[in-house]
Amino acid sequence: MLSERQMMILRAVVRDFTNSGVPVGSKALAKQLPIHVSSATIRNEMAALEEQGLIRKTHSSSGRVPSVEGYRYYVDHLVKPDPLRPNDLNMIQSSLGGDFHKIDEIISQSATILSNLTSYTAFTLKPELKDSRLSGFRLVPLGRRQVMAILVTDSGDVENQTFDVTEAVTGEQLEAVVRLINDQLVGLTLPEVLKKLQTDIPVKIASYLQSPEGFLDIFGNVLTKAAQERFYVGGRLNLLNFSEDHDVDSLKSLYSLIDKTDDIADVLGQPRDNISVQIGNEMTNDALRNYSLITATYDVDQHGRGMIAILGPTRMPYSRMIGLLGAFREELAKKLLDYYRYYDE
Amino acid sequence: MLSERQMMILRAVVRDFTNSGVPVGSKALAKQLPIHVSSATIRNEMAALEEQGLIRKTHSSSGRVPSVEGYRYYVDHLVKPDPLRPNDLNMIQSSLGGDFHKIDEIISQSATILSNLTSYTAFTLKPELKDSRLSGFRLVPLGRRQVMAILVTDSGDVENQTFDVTEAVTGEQLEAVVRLINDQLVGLTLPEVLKKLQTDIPVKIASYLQSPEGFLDIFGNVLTKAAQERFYVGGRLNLLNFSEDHDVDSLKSLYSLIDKTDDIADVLGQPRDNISVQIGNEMTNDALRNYSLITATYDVDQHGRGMIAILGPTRMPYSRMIGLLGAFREELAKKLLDYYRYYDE
DNA sequence: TCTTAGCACTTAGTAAGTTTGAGTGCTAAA
DNA sequence: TTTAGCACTCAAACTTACTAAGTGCTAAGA
Repeated sequence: MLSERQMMILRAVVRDFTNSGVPVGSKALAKQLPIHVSSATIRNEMAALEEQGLIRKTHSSSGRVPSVEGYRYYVDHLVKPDPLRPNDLNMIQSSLGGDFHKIDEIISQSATILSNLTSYTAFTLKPELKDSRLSGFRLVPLGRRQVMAILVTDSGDVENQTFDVTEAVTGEQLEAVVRLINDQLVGLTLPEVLKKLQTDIPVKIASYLQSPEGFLDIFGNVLTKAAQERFYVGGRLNLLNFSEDHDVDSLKSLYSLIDKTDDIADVLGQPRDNISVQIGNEMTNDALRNYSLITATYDVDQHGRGMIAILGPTRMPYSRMIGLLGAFREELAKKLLDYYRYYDE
Repeated sequence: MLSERQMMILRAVVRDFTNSGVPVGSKALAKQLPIHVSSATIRNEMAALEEQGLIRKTHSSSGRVPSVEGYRYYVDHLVKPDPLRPNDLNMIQSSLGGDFHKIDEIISQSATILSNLTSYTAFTLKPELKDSRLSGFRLVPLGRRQVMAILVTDSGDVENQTFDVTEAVTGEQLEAVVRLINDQLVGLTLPEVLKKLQTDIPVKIASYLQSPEGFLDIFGNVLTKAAQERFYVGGRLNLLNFSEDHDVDSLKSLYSLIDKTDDIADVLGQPRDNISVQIGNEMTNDALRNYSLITATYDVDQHGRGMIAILGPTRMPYSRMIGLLGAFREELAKKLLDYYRYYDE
């Protein structure tokens, strides 16, 4: 249990260290704190905080820096989200104000905005697809050898892929497959479709075509691609700013993580309610050991829940970041609601 | 004019410095050169080379490093392409040996292979599109509000994009546009199509539809996208290895250059015959000042000419790189010929 | 005329020692 | 419980000295 004064000191240590990057000592604190006590008193309190593992020294006679546990306590008990700066709100609203024609454009733009506002690296994820439903499937022949498969969902997502077809297929065959899929599967959610694809459908399709596997694979491919939660990254290069020592290897492994990961959950963890902060080694992933990740969910009514996140150094102005994410997710939710409302009308 | 011996010394300086990264002195050279002269003699020759601006000292009593002009001379007169290592050939052939279904996959894979072989950053560009011809255009309605436009070229490239259509359009209208385009433009090269699009077509289409502009824009968009020379980059992260000092700003500007440039010509310069080396400040672009770029063209008969390139430090084993690019472009050309032959059959 | 031994000189890099300043913990008195 | 005072610690900055690798130049030899 911390006394009021200890909390005040811990808060000051975190704030100071965040601003300066330099371990903070008792004298500096004594000068700056609102209460009037001597540096010796502060030293005693600091010793108590160190005892509890909330701050630590970098060497035996140095000032103190917050430990991961200290940040944790700060974030859980002491931090108060900063109100959004008027400039930032303007910036958000004008960047999201444009006329977008795809959800993905909004989401990707959001990653850029967030990274610009924070000068960290931002991730955005659109509302979960697991509730969106298949609303159409097409196979379009393109010359003798290629077919394009197009899948549309009721949330307006379009996924497409071109395939080689080994033999000349007739238009009738294509139409038969398309009709089957549209008859049987439209209106179901994507996970339901994926499931049916492994059970009912192969049986049915066999009666339409001699070589059904090819076409099922095609459909399955596009479906999988559509069901994948893709995420957007903004400000990749900002990593170069805030990776304290330019350790090339760890930078590389971080970049590989970001670029080669299909499942964003590996990076961001499972979505939690509200706004959540993960600090340093609290994250399972080794490459993130020296960073902090703030994630926030946003809700777009019946259209599901999405996620935004910021990756920055452990020494991060948490109050500002939390305030920013809190405001941003509301603006984003509003914008998406507008978008859906217009398209569903 | 350089004497034989001066050439020998310049070559040795370049080779030594490339291997070690350390300025090379007269004694080391005297020991290693095939001729038997004293270090004093070498010193005299080196003074002559410095006089001509081919080598320079890093400080008044240091050994010598090649200047940009020195590298230039080396590359123009002294370098001999290394024969390919058997391992490298294996690696190339097995990586290109797979079954590819798109040209772009081959080209993109090539960038990866090249960057792996060199541990530098590689660029690849597919054979120029300006000779490829429009072979088909489709408009596929996807629900009430969206239409997908698909463009196919005779070289097997497929380009697509979805568009919002403001009002409900009838299938007949779409078909009319598609028929017009296919009737009038199929078989022309993409630049020809682009040109016609600005002259003949608007007149003709006016008689089909009341509001032609929308559809022409759509077609124009996809066409432009298809005509764009896109390039692939392999080994982006290798930049982190060979950027000597980790100057964050210059790294950032280099990455922005790579990622945000639409027109590769800004980076690689105009394609030159054969294999060409650009060294340090010979490049117009400031971000490349500390690097060297080796570009090579490759020809795929009537399918046009493509380009591959490697970006590395000025201190680069040019002989090996030139040998490698020379061999790679032949393997790539072969692979592409096979590919086209199969698809044109 | 070219080559070379020899020598005085320059410089970056390394290592070891010194100083400084910001910090600590502890003690004893208020 | 607070605080002044003091002895102590340590990183960082600065000095100093030394070494190793190089240079240019001169004068003698081939």
